[in-house]
Amino acid sequence: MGSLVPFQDLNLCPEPPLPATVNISTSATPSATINRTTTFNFLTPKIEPKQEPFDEPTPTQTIHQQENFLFSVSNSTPDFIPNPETTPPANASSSADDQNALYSEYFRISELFRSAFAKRIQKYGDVEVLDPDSRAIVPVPEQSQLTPETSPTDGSNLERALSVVVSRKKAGRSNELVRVTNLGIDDQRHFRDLVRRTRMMYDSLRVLVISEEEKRTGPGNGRRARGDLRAAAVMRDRELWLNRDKRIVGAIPGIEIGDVFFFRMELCVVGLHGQIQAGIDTLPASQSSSGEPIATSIIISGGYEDDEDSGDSIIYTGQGGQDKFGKQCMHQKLEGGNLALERSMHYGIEVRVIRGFKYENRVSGKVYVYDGLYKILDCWFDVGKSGFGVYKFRLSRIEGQPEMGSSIMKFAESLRTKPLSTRPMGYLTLDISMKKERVPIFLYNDIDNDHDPMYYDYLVNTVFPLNVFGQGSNSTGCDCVSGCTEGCFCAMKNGGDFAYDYGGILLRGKPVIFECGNFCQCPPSCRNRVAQHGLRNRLEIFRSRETGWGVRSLDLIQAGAFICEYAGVVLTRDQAEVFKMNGDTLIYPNRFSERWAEWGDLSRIFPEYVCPSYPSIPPLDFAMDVSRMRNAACYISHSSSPNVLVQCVLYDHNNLMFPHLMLFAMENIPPMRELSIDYGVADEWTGKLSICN
DNA sequence: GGAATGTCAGCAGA
DNA sequence: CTCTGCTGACATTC
Repeated sequence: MGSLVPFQDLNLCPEPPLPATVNISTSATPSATINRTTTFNFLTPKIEPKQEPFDEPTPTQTIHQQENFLFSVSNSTPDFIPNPETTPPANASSSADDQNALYSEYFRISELFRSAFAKRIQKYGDVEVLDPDSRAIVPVPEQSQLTPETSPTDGSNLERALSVVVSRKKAGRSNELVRVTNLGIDDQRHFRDLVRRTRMMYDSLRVLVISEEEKRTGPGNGRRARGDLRAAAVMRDRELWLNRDKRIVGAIPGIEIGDVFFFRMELCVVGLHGQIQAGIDTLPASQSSSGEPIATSIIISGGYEDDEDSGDSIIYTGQGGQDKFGKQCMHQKLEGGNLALERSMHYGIEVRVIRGFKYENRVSGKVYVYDGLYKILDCWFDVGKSGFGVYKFRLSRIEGQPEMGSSIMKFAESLRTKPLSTRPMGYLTLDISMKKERVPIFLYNDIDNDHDPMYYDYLVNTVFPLNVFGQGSNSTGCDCVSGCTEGCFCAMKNGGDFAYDYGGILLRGKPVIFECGNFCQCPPSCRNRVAQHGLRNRLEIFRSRETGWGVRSLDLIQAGAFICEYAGVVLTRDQAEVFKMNGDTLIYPNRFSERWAEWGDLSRIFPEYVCPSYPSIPPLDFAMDVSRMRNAACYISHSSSPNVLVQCVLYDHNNLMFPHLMLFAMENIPPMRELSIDYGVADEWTGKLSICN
């Protein structure tokens, strides 16, 4: 049976619903309640008891044709499509004329649809209605069932926390179709922060699942747990997925064009795309008040041979008709996602486009980049490369959006390999570190004649006073000749667990991290040596109109990855007094906001979670002079919503008074996006502001 | 030896 | 309940 209801039964509202205004609390935690007013444009046509018939075309004629059309397209054995069992799929000339005739019929019917709906379609775009019960964010769930007296790192409890209640009541997705508009600056910051914290939690859980599994089986033994799936399941169980109570058309609050994701599940968790495998996300027909499915987002990731992607315009192949190996083996049908895209085209509803592609050294898996909103311009039935019928959709990127993330990534890739031919003007040097770092650091200015960073000596690591290294009394290390293992001496120094996973990703922020060092027997490849290896990502110091000098990466930086040290010459309190009188600019590390505490914060999963206080260090009581020697870090801009955190690390000495200040990514940072640190209290000595301006 | 292909467990949504 | 879907990790092959 056809997937569309006859058109006189469509529950489309004859008039837009009346506007109303309500305050919607979008605060994530009850303790920090901030009421915000957010406007939702409701796109779901409301069911009205009485339906006015359409004016044109005449109902009888249209219904008749529509039914024919639907039966012929959506039946399992459509009569206009050659049966692959009996008819050779390719070059089937005998049926080509039939197909052509049916295509024409399809277009003719489509045009009738279009004109019939035209008036009502126009109304959808600018309706402003607020629902008193609406919330853009799922409420904070009840406290979980965990017993509060045990520690989260206790094995059995952890297992329980990470397990998912099998008989859980599934909280389905909402059927309310809305478009979020009128977000003020505060709202944007709020949602951005919410998304960031949600993603941080997802990532922390994901690596926790994997590292727990490796603890049990040992590294490299057995198949690794699907941390991506488990983390999502745990969060879904606790209702921590975002945007489940709304089907959002258009942009998702808090998600920017160019944001990068490593897992399909992560897209579900933030509500960008709600299907874990399917490429077309829809409000299904059964939940739509018009009885028609509506598409809200698509993923284009090269899985269909008939796709043509040229960036701003896409020819997207519908779903279905493939065997389990991804080969087209039968004709596609106008149902499910395909019908939804066609309906979205009719209603002028834009779709989010996410591109998935293999990137760099990621062996398996892809990266997914949110590339913004597209309009569906056209839809037709075509014979694909394998000779089977496929639905094709022509999409065009809506104007006025920031540049596509995927094209920025391509641009950054060519900058890495051939910077001068990609961008002939503006480079002041192709390595400001003069080969002192493992990878070159570009200096780029296409704005003015400022060459300032050229005039400083490049400092790779912080310089400490000689007496910091002590007399060797603190020189203790492990005996792990083949690399550190669970429970070794250095693990115990860090409170029993290593701070990094096997890929060098920071698992959980701590007051200080003891990496293995000169006094350890382990090799340089030890998992407990990360920040000491220095820069890995190719950075670029660039001139910006907004922030003076800034820093960005040409590589994609994974959340939790080490970036670089905040280097300078350490001055004791007494020395700092003298330098200050000379008018030199100093960094006071104790003013950095303690963002490390947010990293790996699982208090919403483990109620008994407390911020790590061990290993503890005394308050930082030194200053750093960067007025003569510095590295890239001191060009990083300030932000109260930063993407980089400062983590204290010790490795070449054990003096707790003088740790290295190491910078780690707080989120996946796409190439060419500016790095930022929370420099803390804005006063006369606040970091970069006083240095570079 | 790196890219391509195969296999297998996995799970949410419809 | 069953089925489908532009996964992701790893083993194997080319």
